[in-house]
Amino acid sequence: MAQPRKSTQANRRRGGPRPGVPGPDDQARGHHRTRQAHLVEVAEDYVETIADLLEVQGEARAVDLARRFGVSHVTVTKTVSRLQEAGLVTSRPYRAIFLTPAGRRLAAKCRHRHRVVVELLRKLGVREGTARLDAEGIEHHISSETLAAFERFAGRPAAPENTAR
Amino acid sequence: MAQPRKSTQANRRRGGPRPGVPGPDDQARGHHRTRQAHLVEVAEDYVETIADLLEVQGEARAVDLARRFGVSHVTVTKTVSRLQEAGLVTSRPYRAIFLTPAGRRLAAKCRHRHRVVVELLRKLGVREGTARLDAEGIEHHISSETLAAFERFAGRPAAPENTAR
DNA sequence: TATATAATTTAGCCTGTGCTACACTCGGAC
DNA sequence: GTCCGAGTGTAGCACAGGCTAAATTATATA
Ligand SMILES: [Mn+2]
Ligand SMILES: [Mn+2]
Ligand SMILES: [Mn+2]
Ligand SMILES: [Mn+2]
Repeated sequence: MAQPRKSTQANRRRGGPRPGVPGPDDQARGHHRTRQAHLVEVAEDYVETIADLLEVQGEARAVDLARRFGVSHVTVTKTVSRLQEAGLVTSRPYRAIFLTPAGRRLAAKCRHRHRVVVELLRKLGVREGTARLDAEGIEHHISSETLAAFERFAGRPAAPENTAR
Repeated sequence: MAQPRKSTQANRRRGGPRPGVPGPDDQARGHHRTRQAHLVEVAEDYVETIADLLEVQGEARAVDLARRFGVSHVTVTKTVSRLQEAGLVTSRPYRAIFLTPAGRRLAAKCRHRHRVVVELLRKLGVREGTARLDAEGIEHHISSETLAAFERFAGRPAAPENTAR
C-alpha cells in the first residue's frame, strides 16, 4: 500500500522484449487487433445475415435485419449505407438489400468460421443455446491459425449446420 | 436468382420458435449479448491492466495504460473518469490510478478468465503469440458455462501464468 | 533554488452505433 | 381506383471511444 513510488519517468522505460514476458508493445498489439476486429464485426454479421435471408426468402429487407439484430430500422439503414460505401452490399430506396460479389465472399467466410466456433464449443460440452450465444461474439476474434486449430479439434463443420442453413 | 418476392409483410411474420432452428429472436438475443459485452470490455481490460501495473510497479499511471493499450493518453483519461463514475477505480488530478474493491474483484475474475482462454488455445495447438493476441478479444465473450468447459478441457490455469503476473 | 521535461488536463473534433419522432411510399384489399 | 398500413426514409439527439493541439502541473536534476 504505502509503497514508495518506484516508477517515475526515469525507471519506467519501455520494458524490453524479454522472451516469455509479454511487454507493453505486445499488449498494445493485441488490443489494437481487437479494436480492428470490432470495426469489421458489424460488417461480418450483416453480410452473414443478409446471405441467410437471401437463401431463405429470396431477399433481405431492412425490417428483417432490424428484427434479427434487435435494433431499430434506422440503425440498420445507416449501417447498410456504410456497407454500400464499402462495396459489400447494394441497395436502392424502398428496395431490398443484396450482396455484391465481395459481400458474398465475406459472407461465405464468416458463415464457415461461425459454424466452426459453434462446433468447437459443442465439442467441449457447451450446450447448444449457450454455444450459439457465445459464438456470436467469439467468432470475430478468431485468427486463421486459431481457426485451423478449432477445425482440427472439432472436425470439419460436420453437416452444413442444420440443413442448408 | 430471379426468384419471386416471397416475403412481403404478410408471409414474413416472426418465424415461430421451432426447436433446432434458431429464429430471429434468438439471433437478436445473441447480438444483444455481444453488444453488452463490448460495453463492459473496456472496463475489464482497464482493471486487468491496472491490477497488473499495481503489482509490478506499485501504481498505475495514465501514460502506462496508454502505452499498453496503444491509444493516446487523452483516451485513457476519459475512459478512466468513466470507470471512476462506475466505481471501479479511484483517481485524483495528477495522481496515480488505483482500484476500488469492486475493481479488484472484477480484475481478479478477468485475469483468471483471460488465463483460461490462453491455456485452452495453447492446448489446441495455437502458438503462444497468436494465443495471446486472440485471447485479448475472445475473453470478453465467454459465458460462465463456456468458461467451465474451457477449464475442464485445459485444466486449472496451470501455473499463475508466468510467475505472479 | 531554478528549470527543463515528463505527465496530466482541457478544449475541441471525428466516427460508429444506438435511439425517437415524424414524413413518405408502395402494394394489397376493398 | 382508393386507401390503409407495413416498410422506409430523414432529422436530430446521445454516448462511447478514438484523435490533435495547447495549457498546466509535478518532479528530477543541474
Ligand atoms: Mn457475430
Ligand atoms: Mn455470426
Ligand atoms: Mn481483452
Ligand atoms: Mn468482441
